Amino acid sequence: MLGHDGAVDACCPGLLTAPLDEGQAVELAKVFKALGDPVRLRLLSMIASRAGGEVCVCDLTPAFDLSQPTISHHLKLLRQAGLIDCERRGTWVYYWLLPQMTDRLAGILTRPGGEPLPVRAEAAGGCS
Amino acid sequence: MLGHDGAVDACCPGLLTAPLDEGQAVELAKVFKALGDPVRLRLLSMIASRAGGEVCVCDLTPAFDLSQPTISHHLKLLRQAGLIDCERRGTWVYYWLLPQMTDRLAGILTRPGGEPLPVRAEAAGGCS
DNA sequence: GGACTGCATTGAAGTCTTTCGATGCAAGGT
DNA sequence: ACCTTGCATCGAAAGACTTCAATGCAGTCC
Repeated sequence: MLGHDGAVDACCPGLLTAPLDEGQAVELAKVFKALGDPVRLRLLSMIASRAGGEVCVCDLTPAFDLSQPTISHHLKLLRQAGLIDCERRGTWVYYWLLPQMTDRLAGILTRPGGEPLPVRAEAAGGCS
Repeated sequence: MLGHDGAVDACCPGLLTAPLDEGQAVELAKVFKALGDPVRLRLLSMIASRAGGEVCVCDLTPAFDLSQPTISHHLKLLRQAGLIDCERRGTWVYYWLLPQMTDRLAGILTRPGGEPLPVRAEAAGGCS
């Protein structure tokens, strides 16, 4: 029940268990980079937390003090990262979360053992 | 069993369950941005996966085709993001993972329901 | 003390990001 | 057919990031 790689994610060793090779690091970094912006994080959370599972762009754009092209650009980056997808329906475009990617990231950031890793609190001032 | 904030993380609503406010998004984005670089991801994984829990900088630097100041800079960013910490011991400096932060991220990226979110695979071509 | 090693900091060059106004294109209404 | 609305794309400008050589500082060894 604990000494195997499990069904969590066959493709990704786990980041915290073994050193990432160059290729894996480049791939993963693209996704984390997409999450590394406050506007994109808010967009993603607005899309992911929507009751029906999808959001119209017309509901996203007015929630920010940013121009419409800027929001469109951020949505494109989230889509290229594999975090969301979209579809045009008549006049409007709807976005929804791709939970495969967030699940994968959550797995990658999860330690195998759960809690039992030594948490060091001393030397909190840094080392310079 | 479902209409409460839960014990997962008192500080962070969850990203996928409710829209993030500006302040939370800015805070979170700093951490994800730190992870949004292949070199830093590899550094983090080398530190986190180390048996003894800590790594000497002298073991990290030669693993990259980058100058020593560049590695030092990336380590500083990871430390400022709260992902690692370090301590000087004699001549050498040792770094270790702060699992609180990766645990927090994993929790933030984990959906409350687990699997039962509708996964849409159609319209995979995009919407432009 | 003086020389040496390990690592952090500084300052500068090149590149990538974020943002905008302007424009283009698709769909709906008159 | 024309005009209007919703959203994507196209440059361009400002700022942030990555990287390096040069330098500084702490600790060790002679």
